[in-house]
Amino acid sequence: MKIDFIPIDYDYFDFEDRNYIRIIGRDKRGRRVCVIDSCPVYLWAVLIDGLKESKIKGLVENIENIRLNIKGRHTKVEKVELREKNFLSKRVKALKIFATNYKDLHDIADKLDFPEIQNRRGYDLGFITHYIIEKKFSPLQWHEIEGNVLDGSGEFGGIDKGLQVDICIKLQSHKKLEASVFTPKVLAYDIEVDELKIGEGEILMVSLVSENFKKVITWKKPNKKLDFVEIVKDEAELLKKFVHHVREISPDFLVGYFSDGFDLPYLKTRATKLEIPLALGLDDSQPRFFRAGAGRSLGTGKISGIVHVDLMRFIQTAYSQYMQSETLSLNEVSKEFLGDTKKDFKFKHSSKIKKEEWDSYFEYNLHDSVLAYGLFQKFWSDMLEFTRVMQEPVFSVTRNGMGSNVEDYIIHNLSKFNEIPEKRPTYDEISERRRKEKYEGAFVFEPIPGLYEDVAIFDFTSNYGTTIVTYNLSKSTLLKEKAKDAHHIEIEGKDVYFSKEPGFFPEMLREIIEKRKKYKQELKEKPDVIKQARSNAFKLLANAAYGYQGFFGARYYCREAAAATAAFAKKMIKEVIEKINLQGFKVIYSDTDSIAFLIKDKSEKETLKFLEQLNKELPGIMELELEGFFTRGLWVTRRTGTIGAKKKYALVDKAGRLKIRGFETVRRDWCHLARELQNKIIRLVLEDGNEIRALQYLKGVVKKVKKREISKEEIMIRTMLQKPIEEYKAISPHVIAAKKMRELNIPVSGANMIEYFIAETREKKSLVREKVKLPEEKGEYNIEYYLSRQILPAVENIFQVFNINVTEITEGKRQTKLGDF
DNA sequence: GAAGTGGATATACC
DNA sequence: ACTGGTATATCCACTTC
Repeated sequence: MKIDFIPIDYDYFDFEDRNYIRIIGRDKRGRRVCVIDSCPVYLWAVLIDGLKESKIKGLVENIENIRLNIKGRHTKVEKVELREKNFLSKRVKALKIFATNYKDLHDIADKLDFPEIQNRRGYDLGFITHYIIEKKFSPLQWHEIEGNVLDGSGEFGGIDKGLQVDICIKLQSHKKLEASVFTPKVLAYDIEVDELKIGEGEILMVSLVSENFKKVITWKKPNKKLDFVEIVKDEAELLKKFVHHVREISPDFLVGYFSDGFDLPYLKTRATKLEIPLALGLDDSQPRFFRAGAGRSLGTGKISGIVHVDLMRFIQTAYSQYMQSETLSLNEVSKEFLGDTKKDFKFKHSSKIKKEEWDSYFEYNLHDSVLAYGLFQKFWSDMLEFTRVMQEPVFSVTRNGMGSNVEDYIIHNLSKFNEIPEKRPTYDEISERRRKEKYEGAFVFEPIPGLYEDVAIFDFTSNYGTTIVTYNLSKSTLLKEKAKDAHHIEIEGKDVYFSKEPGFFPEMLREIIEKRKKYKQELKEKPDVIKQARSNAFKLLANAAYGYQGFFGARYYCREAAAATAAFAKKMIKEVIEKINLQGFKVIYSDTDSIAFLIKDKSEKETLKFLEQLNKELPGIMELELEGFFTRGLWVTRRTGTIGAKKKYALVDKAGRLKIRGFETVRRDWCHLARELQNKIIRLVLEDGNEIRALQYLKGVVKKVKKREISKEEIMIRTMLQKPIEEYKAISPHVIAAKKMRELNIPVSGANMIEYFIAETREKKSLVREKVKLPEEKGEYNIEYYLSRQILPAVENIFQVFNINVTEITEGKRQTKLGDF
């Protein structure tokens, strides 16, 4: 049989001691297809230099005799081949040692304790990864496949029996096809409960949303007749009904928001308690949960044959750095990406919900799934492209951090370089790496505070990435000793050297950067979501590659390479700053990869011409580009002292667009009153070029504060609880607020955002935390606190630029310096 | 008990 | 634990006089 097939989910099983992969996907007609296949299993033994042929022959014979019996599984070395390979960019002779079962490779590696072998590698990739590499059968790519249909034949112990698929094929051959559209079947879900602690309360309702399908299953009664509500007898029936609908719709993706951490484990726990099998898997299996590691890190919920996607996790790694949203809450994220919000419903215990309120609860529940469904559609092209680029199953790609994504990309591209994969660091190695001191990072220019006119900004495109490529910085190119024709730079008082012989890591990164450039260009010419997603994936990869080499968990960890990257980049930007000044401009600020300078008497055209000239002088693939021209820019002092504050500035361009960095305006842990006031002041100062209107505005706000005319919403301070309350050594205001919430049984949001305000107190209290009140508590805001600790700090150093001491205004004293406005 | 300082904590920039 | 370092600012905790 021959069909077109797209692999979606990968799984594996053992049969007669051997490993088989089971891939679930679709064909062009939308039929669900299961593909079963196997591949050779092997690991690598890297031999020491200069071994004689006879020695190798003897060694091979020894290895071929290895036999193991682990947990009743018979594994043996099946054959051994001698190969010319590269290991860490060095040419080596290596033995490719084939064995029966992938799970036993580690034990075989332990048996390879021969003096002729210097490294044992390639046994820690995981069978799915190993299979994808070996057979080049990559996820979410269309393939033409050929094979035999297993028609309940009983082959592989009848693995196809009872599997909810249309066809099950034993693979014979496959080839990749041209990219074409794939529209997956998606089902979004969301639950509502009384107790937020997993499994502690009853599940009141579940909503399900798919194409032309909207449903809320509940055992509570609606007030009016709502056509999307399906009423069942009790919680047990609800769970059964949920399973029934999921199986009937049989989606490729079951999608939730924070569902790894909440919905799926909750369903599983309740199902176990009520002894209802949560048979969601295509093979009737229940979701399995994997702990990602120790501590508080999230587990993952895996359903056999259906890809469970927790959108929050993907959005966090792929998008959060570019988002406007201040939290990853479903509400904010939906507002930003869908222009839609959650429905209004104030959480309360079901015993306190009035009869007529249930309908809006059902609508609320349904709408959460509508949002999750919408977000999936919005981010689908990104998930698709990430999966294709990293070549790992969607399940992992949507959960991985950027560190793992970089590593996946490397692992799946090693064969182009004939490279044997490096191993994962051991626990001890990780501990050792983590104990190492921080190395010196980026350069930040100390600005002279002031309001400037006509500012231009240049920045390096993929700065650290292009630095790594230009100077060939990586684990495999680091030289042990001083060398003549090598890149070298001083780190911590010592010179380090990197070979000029291209290493696979920098070369891979070169390709990533080139692809990013290419797709960005194509996107510009003819935009579409796929190109956008692809361009974005390569951009993120390029940016994360530097951090990866300095990351203690990386296979290709190299502190020297990371430190050298920062050092080369620092040297480079300082040289460029010098050149810009020498040309007659004046640099006023710089941070890591960007330089802001006054163009003075020069024109924009001349500035751009100079940029071209600079680019010609840059080494390797390093490149400067214009970030923009700005009509005015504002830099202020630090709060204490007179020196210029770094990472804090505001710009306005010709179109009146503001670009504000670091100021309280952009910090979510300041109250809206202070943030909006500061934003307004910055705008007025940048638009007018003086402080007159800004000062007037400030006075108005101060007056309002004093007259208690500020709304409660405006004075709320929001801070995130970063760890369990007990672990705090310092009891700061937000910890007090969190404690109060616990006492009053107010649930802490999923994002752990704590909200409070500072109130007037009867007695005189000196500590801020003694004045903390929750939004629901009665009390008036503390005028003194909001004036001196919120408003004043937010505007003080802006007016300082104009030599105006604003303390007098906020404290209500008579102005001496300025006369009257 | 005020004043000064360092540590803990949160958040932002690139 | 799940990319890196640099920086600001607040408030508490502690020391000193």
